[in-house]
Amino acid sequence: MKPVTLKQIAEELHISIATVSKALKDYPDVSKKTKKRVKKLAKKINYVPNSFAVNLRTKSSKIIGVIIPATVHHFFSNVLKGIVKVAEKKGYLVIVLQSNENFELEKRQINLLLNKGIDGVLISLSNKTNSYKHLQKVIDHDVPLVLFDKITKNIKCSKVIINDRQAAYIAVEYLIKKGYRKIAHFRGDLNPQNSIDRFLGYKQALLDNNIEFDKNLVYICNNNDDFEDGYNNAKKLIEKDKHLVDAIFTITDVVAIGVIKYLRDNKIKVPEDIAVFGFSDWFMASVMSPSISTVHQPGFEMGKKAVKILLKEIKFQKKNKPFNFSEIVLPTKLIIRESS
Amino acid sequence: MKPVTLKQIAEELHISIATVSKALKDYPDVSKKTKKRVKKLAKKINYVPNSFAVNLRTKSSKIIGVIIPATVHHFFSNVLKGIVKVAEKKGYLVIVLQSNENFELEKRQINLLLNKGIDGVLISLSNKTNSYKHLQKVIDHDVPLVLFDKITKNIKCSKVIINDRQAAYIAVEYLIKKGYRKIAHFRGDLNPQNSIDRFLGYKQALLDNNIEFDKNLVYICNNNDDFEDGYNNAKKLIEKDKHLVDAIFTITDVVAIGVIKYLRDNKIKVPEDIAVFGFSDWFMASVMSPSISTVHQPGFEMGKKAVKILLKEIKFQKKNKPFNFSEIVLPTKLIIRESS
DNA sequence: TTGTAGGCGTTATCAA
DNA sequence: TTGATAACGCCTACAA
Repeated sequence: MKPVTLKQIAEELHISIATVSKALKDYPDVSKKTKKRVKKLAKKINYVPNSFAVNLRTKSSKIIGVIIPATVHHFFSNVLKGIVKVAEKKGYLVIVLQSNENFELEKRQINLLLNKGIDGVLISLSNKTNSYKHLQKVIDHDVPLVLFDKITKNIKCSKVIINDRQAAYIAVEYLIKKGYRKIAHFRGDLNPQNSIDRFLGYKQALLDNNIEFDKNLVYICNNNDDFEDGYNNAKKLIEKDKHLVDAIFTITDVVAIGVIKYLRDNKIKVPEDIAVFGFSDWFMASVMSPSISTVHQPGFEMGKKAVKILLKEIKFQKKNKPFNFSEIVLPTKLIIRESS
Repeated sequence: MKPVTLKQIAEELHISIATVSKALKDYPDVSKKTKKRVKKLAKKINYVPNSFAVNLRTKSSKIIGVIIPATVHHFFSNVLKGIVKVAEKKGYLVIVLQSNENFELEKRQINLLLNKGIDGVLISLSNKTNSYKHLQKVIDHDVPLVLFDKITKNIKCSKVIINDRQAAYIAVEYLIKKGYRKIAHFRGDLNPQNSIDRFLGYKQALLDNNIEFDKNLVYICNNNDDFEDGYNNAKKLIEKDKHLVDAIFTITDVVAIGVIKYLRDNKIKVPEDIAVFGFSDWFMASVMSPSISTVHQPGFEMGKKAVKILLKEIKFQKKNKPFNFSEIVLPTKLIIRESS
C-alpha cells in the first residue's frame, strides 16, 4: 500500500499541489468550497503527510531523545513513563537510550541523537560521567537540553532535581531522633552530584546533632550492582565489628535490600539490632519484609516536569525567542516503614 | 552553529555536489585524489549528513518503534534493554511507547509510529487488546512487524515467545511432586494468550496427575495492579476457608508478592502452610523474604531476538526480497526458592 | 482564489 | 572521472 501524497489529491481534483497543501492547513486564501473538496478526498483516501518531507522542510522532527543510566531501575522507568506520556500528548515521540553507567556510551549516544536531528535532549548522567563537553555540544547545536536527577552544575541549562542534600539530612536526622547514634552511610560513586549531596546531608545531620563524623563508617557503592554493593559493604562493616553501627543509611533502596539480606543471613535483626534507611522508594521497598524506610523521590513527576520544560524551550528556540533556564527542585518525603 | 552541507564542501573544493556525495560514500567512479580531499575537508569541518534529507530520499528512517504495556515491569524493562542495545549496534534508534494496558492507546500509538515513518514495529499487546486490525494495518503499510511475549495467533507475522503452557505445566507439576494437592491459580486477564496458556498448563498438570480441576480455585487478576490483585484474591480465598488450598500458582511474581503479603499479615506461613509460586523472575523475587520460586523468563534475550528478526525483515523488505516469518520459542527455567 | 516556482539536502541516473 | 539534473514530498513567497 503506497502512501498517498499531495500530488495525488491535486491530480484527482484537477487543482495544484499548492492549493491542496494550503486547503489542508486552512489557509485563509483558499475558498471554502475547495477546502471542503480537498479535505473530503484527503480523508477518504487516508492522506497522511509524509513526515520525512515535513521534517526536511521544517527542520524539526518532533522527536526528543532521552538518555538514562538504566530502565530497569524503578525510579528511571517511572521518569520515562512521565516523559513519554507528556511528550505523546504534545505530539512528540521519544527515543530512549541507555548509557548503562558508561560514559563512553553516553557520549556516543549524544552524537547519535544529534545526528538524527532530534528536537531536544533529556539526560540523567551516568555515574562515570566526569566531563561535560558532550553536553556543551548539544547546546552548541542549538538543541535544547534539560538535565534531570543526575546532573552537573558545570553546564548552563535547565535542570529538574530533588534537594538530595536536604532529603538525606532529614532522613539521617530522623534516625538520630529515633535514638540511633552510630550511623553508617553506604554512599554512591564519587562523581555524581546526587551522591555527593546525599553524603553531605548525612554528614551535616551528624554534625548538627553533635555526633562525630567517622569516615570509617562511610562505604562506597560503585560496582554497578547495587544489591551486591549493599551486601558486600555490610559484610565488610559487620565483620570488622558488628557493634560499630546501629543504623545504616544507603544511597538507594536496592543497596538497602542488599544490606538487609546480609544482616538476615547473619541473624542480625532489622531494625532491632541495626536499622536500615533507603532512598528513592522503589516499589520493592514497600513490599519487602521488613518494609524499608526511605525517601520518596517523585520519578513520574520529574519526567513530566523535565519534558514540559524541554518542549517549552524547543518552542522558544524555534521562534528565536530568548528564554531563561529553569531549575526545578521537586519535593521529596520521608516514608517511614519497618526497617527503622 | 549551522550544520554543514554537501553544498558547502562542494563550493569550498570547487567541485560538484554530486561528486562530493559520491566521494564520501566511496563510489568507485571517483578518483582517489578527490576522495581524499573531500573526506579530509568533511572531517575537518565536521560534516554529518542531514538525516531528514536522507530519510526523504531513502524512504527509511532507521528508527523502529516499540510498544509495551509498561516499562516499570522488570520483565519489560529487560526486554527494552535488549531491544535498544541490539538496535543501536545496528544503527537503529528506538522510539518507545507505553500502552499502559489500554487498547485505545495502543491503537493510537500504532498510528503515531506509522505516520512517523518508522522502519519496523515491535509490540507486546496490552491485556485489553481484543481485535487486531491495527496490527494488520502495520503489515498493510509494508512495515515489518514482530510480536513478542504477549502475542495473538490471529496475525501472520514473526513472533518471539516462551512456551507459557509448558512452563506453567512444569511449575505446577513441581508443586504436585512436592506433595501439594490443593493448588489454586491466580490467573491473568482473559484476553492475553499467555494468560490463557499458563492457565491451560496449570489445568493440564492437575489432570495429568489425577487431581480434579476446581474452578473455584481460579481467581482472575485484572485490575491493573498486580500486587493488589494478589493481595485481594488471597483475601477472598482465605476468608472463604483457609484450608481450601496448600499452594498458589500466580500469573506473575508481583501477584505472588501480594499474596505473600496477605498471608504474612494473617500469620499464615509460607511455604509451611501455603506455598506460593510466581512467574517471570523479577529481581524482587530473589531478594524477598521468603524468596519466591518462579519461572525465569528471558526478557533481555527476548528483546534481542525480536529486534534481530525485525531488522532482518526490514532488510529483506527494502530489497523486495520475500522472507518467511519466524516463530521463536525461548527456553524458560524453574527457579526454586524458599516460597515452595 | 489559484497556481508557479524554488528550495529543504541528499541520492542516483545519465550525459559529458 | 566529473557534473548537470531530476526527484523524494512538502511548504510558501510571489505571481497570475
